[in-house]
Amino acid sequence: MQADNRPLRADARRNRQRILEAARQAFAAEGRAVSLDEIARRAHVGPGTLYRHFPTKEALFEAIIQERLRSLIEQARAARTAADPAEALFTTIDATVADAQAKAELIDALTGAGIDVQSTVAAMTAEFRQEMARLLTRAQEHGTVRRDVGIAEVMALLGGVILALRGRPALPGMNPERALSVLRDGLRSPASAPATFEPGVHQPSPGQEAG
Amino acid sequence: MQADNRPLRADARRNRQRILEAARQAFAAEGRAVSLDEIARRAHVGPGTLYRHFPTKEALFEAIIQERLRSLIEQARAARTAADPAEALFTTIDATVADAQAKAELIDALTGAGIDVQSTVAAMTAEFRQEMARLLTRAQEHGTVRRDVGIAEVMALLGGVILALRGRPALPGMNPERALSVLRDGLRSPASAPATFEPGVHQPSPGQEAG
Amino acid sequence: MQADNRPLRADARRNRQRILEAARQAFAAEGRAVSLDEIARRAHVGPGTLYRHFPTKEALFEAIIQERLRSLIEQARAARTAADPAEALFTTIDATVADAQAKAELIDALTGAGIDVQSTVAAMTAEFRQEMARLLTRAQEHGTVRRDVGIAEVMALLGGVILALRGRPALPGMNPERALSVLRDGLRSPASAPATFEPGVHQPSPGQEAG
Amino acid sequence: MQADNRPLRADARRNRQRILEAARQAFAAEGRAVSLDEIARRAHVGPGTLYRHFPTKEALFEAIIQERLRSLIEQARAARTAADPAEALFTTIDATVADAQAKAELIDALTGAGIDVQSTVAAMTAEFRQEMARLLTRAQEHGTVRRDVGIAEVMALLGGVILALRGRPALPGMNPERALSVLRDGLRSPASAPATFEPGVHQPSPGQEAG
DNA sequence: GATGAATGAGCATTCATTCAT
DNA sequence: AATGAATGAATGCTCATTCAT
Repeated sequence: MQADNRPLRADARRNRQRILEAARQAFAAEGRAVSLDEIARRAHVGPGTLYRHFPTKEALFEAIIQERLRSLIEQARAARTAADPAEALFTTIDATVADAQAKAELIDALTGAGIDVQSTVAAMTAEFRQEMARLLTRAQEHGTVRRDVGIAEVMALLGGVILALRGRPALPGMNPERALSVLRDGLRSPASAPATFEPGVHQPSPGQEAG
Repeated sequence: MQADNRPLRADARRNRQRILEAARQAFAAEGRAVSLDEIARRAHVGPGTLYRHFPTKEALFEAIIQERLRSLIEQARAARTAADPAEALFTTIDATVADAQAKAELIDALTGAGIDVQSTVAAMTAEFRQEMARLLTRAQEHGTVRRDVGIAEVMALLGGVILALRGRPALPGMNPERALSVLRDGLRSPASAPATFEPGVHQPSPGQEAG
Repeated sequence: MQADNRPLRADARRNRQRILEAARQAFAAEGRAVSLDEIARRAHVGPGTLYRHFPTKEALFEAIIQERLRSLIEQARAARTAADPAEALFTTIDATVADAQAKAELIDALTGAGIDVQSTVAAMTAEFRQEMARLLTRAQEHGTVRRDVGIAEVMALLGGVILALRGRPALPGMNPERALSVLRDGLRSPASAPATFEPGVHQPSPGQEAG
Repeated sequence: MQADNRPLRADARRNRQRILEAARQAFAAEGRAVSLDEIARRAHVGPGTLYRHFPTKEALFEAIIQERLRSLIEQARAARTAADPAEALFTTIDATVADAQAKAELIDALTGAGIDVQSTVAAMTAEFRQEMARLLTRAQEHGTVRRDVGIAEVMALLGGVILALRGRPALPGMNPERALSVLRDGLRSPASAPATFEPGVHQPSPGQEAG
């Protein structure tokens, strides 16, 4: 009998890692639609083992999301003390996008696709949101970010950009940096100089341009 | 299945319309996850009939997307002759968002969620994209829209905003207009006055604001 | 589209019968523990077909029980007008035992093993019980059946005898008639002559008798 | 596994007892349907340990049944020397019922639900049966119990009453004493006065009585 | 000898697709 | 041409049994 917090046995830990890794990849590639059997197969593990570690598909999904969200929250929290509030906000947005790119499951989480909202994930998403809200408020008080947008819009646009980055087929010619700069400049106060707009740098998206 | 081009029998045409209407509603409500039986039931039609008109779930899905894209393309094309190029672009963006909001299937299409892309849909998406590119180029030549973004980024952001609007549970306090205004202002040339930024209007998003 | 009460198509009816027959046999042999796949296999039918006809294991189970209970109810109702009330009761008891013998599923139903009680089966069981109660009351008023037992005890004993008959391995030397005669004589009023007790007939159960 | 007869180590013996106790409770509550993991958990023991002591679910089940049967056999054997043979039989019947009530697993055993019968349990059941047969014979020779029933019928009826007592949902209004009195009176010789029939005591079963 | 993790066949159920009527 | 029944592979999950630690 186990007194509840003993560390996992070696093989269990190994399997747990394998499952998580397989799930990470699978969810990243397909979103929450992958079958558990598929994940088990990728992890070289029986479905029962998977079940032992994560009693529900939802549980596994949440575990994956949680690690990701936890790291995003850390970053946001760290940015709270940065000297330039606007830069702090923008940097965190950039980091989030970079992290989430190509991770279908995070998108599913941020956009709430089919999530049972009582979950830990909901709580962590809220926590992330709140950290972001703090950054936003600070930047607004500092005068560098326009005051007429709230955290809801920022998160929506952020989720949107992330999702857009994953469009399959990848939108040809799409440059995440440039997309983000639009978001950043749109958020800036008219007073403050647009830091990211650099007309010279323009490198037109290939294909489909108008004739 | 009909290889030649004989016009459809009257009842066949009626059924096709019913199926499309039912599918439109069903996909709009649930995304591509709805079962074909469900759609057939809503259309008051047997699944066999559905199959006769659309040999694959994908085929039906595409048909729906196509009509929607066709209408968006029309709008974009119409805007091409408008007096103010920037306004033409922005208006079309607004229209797209308005149209797509609450239509889960369009989001699935624009974001490419699980789509086999050899299809007509890909072609029409490209066409839509090209119309938008024309609007963008015109606005950039007119000087009202920054020159360092390409159509790829605009489409990405657009898709993103649309998706964000459908987040379930709906992001609390999210105001589509305000989110779009960020996108618009981010796209504007620094020279041109920001038309949508109205500091006084600010109505903060409820909940989760930083303390 | 079907206006709901059209008769079943020929093949559907045939399959439905095959499924019911297979289920009857399977449930009779194993009780509610048989797997649906097993039943489908016996019926030479895909699991999906089974599902189409009975959306739940419970639904199939209930269908089987219902036909059986319906017939028992008929019998009990018919006996209501018999000349000798005690004989009416006893005869119906006999018939029930004869019908239920070797039908594990009826036992499951009568003993309520794992039944969701809101069901039609519960209602029909109650109806059967009520018919039996009528027979009992009549026999008691007539003076031939002792007045200190209620329908609850009669049904319990009845279910018990039925179950006992199914003991696997079949209890060696067990004679249903003789077991029933004990039940009958136990139910009789002391005044009325025991009709079933016939000392001469005694045929001792083989095996295990004391030495 | 231990092939010789070395006494068990202290902890092994303790674990064995814990497992048996947990299994007793679990089987009593749910019948043979409980999972072994559940039993192991209740016993504060790993499933592997359980397996070491009982190589099969069936083996554990049998062990439980055996202890119960052993005690019933004792009782029957003790009753063999009682002054009044009929009373000895009836008392033992009563005791059996009392013991078995609410012990789902004994019922499963007595009714043979899904049992592979090569087992020790079969032997002990036979032994119990033989003790009961002795009581029956003695009572018949004494003239107080009718001679046309054998031990097979008595055991069948006995198992039946036990099972009836456990009907879930419990048969409403069912009074075990009254049910047993029917069994007793049915067994009595016509000559001997019915000891248990007491017309005045009648307390009708609630519900469902005929109108 | 104890532990609890691993296994994998099995279960009820779903649904895109095919086919008899 | 329409219908709706049939199909069967697949899904998420369970659990008796086996095995590494």
